Amino acid sequence: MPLPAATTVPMPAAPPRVKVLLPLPLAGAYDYLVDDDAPPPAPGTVVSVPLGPRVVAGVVWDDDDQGARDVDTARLKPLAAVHPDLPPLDRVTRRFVDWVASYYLRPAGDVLAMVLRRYGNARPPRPVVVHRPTGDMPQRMTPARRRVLEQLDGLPPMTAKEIAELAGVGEAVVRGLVEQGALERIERPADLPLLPPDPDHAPARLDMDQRRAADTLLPLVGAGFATTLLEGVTGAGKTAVYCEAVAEAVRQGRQVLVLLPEIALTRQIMGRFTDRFGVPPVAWHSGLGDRERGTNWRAIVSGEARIVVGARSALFLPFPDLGLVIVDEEHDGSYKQEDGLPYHARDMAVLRASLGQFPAILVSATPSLESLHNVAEGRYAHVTLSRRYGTAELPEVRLVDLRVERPEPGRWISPPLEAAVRGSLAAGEQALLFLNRRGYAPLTLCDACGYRLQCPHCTAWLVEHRYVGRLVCHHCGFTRSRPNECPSCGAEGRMKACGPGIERLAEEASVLFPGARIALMTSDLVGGPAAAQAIIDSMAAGETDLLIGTQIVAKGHHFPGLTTVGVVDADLGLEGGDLRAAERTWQLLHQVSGRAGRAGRRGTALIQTHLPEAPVLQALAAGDSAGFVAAELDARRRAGMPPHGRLVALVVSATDAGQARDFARDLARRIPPSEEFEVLGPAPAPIAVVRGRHRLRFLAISRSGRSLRGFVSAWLDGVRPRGSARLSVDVDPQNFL
DNA sequence: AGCACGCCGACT
DNA sequence: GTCGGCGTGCTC
Repeated sequence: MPLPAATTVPMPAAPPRVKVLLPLPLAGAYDYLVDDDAPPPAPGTVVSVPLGPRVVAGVVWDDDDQGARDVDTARLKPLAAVHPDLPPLDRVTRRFVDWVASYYLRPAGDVLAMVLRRYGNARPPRPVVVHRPTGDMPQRMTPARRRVLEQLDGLPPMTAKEIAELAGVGEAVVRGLVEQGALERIERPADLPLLPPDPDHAPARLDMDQRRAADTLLPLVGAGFATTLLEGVTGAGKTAVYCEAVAEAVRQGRQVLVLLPEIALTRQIMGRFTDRFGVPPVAWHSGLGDRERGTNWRAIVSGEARIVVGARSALFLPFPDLGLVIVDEEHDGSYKQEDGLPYHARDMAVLRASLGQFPAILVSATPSLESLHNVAEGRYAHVTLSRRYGTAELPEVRLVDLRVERPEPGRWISPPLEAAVRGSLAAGEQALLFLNRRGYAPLTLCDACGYRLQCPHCTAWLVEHRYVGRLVCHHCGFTRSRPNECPSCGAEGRMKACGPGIERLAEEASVLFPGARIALMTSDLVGGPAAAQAIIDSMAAGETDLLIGTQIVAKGHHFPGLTTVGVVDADLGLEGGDLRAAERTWQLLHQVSGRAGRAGRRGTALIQTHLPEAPVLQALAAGDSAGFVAAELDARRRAGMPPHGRLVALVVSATDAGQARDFARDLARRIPPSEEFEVLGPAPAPIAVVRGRHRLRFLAISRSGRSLRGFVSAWLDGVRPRGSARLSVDVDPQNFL
């Protein structure tokens, strides 16, 4: 049958084009011409394109607006190259990039840059050279040569470096054996095949409570998107429970991502997974070496890696078949990336799960109020583990009123805390003191004239670090030596350290508890993560009697001999009027308290405070978590603050105070009128000057909880900072600096 | 992000 | 008279 004539008249064929997203802060994807005869590269394909005078790599993006062809064909350039050998970005990853960009009001290219950052690892490196015994003996045998050959017996071929390390000889010995024909050099692919995890390798014995929790999680795997909050006190066996969900995803042949807030935790979790599944999971964090990172990247992106344990950046890897994401310690503040593109890995994990139609499990002993709110609103399911595994009891929490139980002047450990620590040490048990203040003293002043040593670039005091012998600004890193004479009045020897830092607390402890083996643990420890791990190990092994640390000690470590925990200053988090202060204090204290007496003995947590009547501390002392959460959620709702309301913080900064003010005024004039949304500011940011930049802050508030996205993007449309002025936009700000 | 274009200070 | 500073703007 002849077709109607109109449909047979061909329209003048528009030259075929594709959209290409580039890893640059451009407004959107750009159009490029493709060959007429070849099929156009599919969305997700990695390509190279000309951009101005250079060629850059990008990804073919989905052409969702077929009609919108705003760029004139005459201006289009053809693709420079297509890279079918490079792993393409799957649809879920592409949608994820679009959503993250839209949520955080950033160009999609900035998000793509995070996904593409490790694409340099795509091509496997050249094979490594390994050595295998030939069976021949060298013409001249030496003790070193004999040791190498004996050690190598029965082991797989290794590199010269590995052999040298194993046998305790130099690499020259290995070379000598090769020359003499006793070893032969063979090539081995850089990436060895991974053994698949066995979901039934060593299933944990679950108690009834854990079984019930696992039975709730298991059917979710493979059944589409759902978010579940798994809550249970420290030691309740949350890991064993979520491992059952991991096992189920592995059975179904899907990839699993387990997110952890920091690298220090990966090691012990890797161990747990190795025990459970027979092989170690694949790690992804900033501490990996180049070679290992490359190998792991290829395993993840090819889909060979089934279980990945990683830090927040792992969320942006192009997993081809992700089927479950777990966010352990979901309340932890370090999931919020603060610099570069600020994003919250917990929230983005849930987003990725919803786009990929797979479950997300958030895990914590002290869930964030955001997650508890989502539970209350019915968006998340809630699974709780109430009982402790085994026989250990929760610690007794005692508040020490510092107004009554005063430490001696210049000291910070009160008599009750001193007595409790002494008691533990005398019984051969361990104690832990927590103070979230790095350095020796937070302030140095001249007691002749009152002059205080301040950072020249920031509105902040210089913190004395006595171990390194410098005064340091914690905001910009500025350092100077400790002056003997006052820079203001010239008085000699009158500079006095004020207030406690962790180093000073350690000094006090060594006076109070002579003979105790004391270890100091801070985030800025010289020696890095390895040194920190050594301290943790020493504490866990009972080789340390008293551990003194900042935030870093409160992160889920297991210390069987620990019976006394002292929180030296619980008021630190309550001051400052910051939104999450009460919540953070609650989580921190709960977490720290959870350290005491995990195995067997009942522990004690002593909390030093000037405000023992604060509801947070009262609830904690009473062990009333539910009461605290209900009161805090109610207070936040009445104030229109998160998690009921929403916030976007905008910080204007410039090297010149006038420029910052002018730009802020310009922004203030542009605030769109709105019944629903409110903008506070411009006000000087809490730290008004950082790194020599003057800062002013706006806070956009949605008390109803409706998204501020449209409002803020309309506000900022067409805004361009002038001169040294910069604008940073922080959606869902966590800290208010 | 790069890279070019463009308009004001010290140099072969 | 030129070289070069980085402010401004563009890249399909």
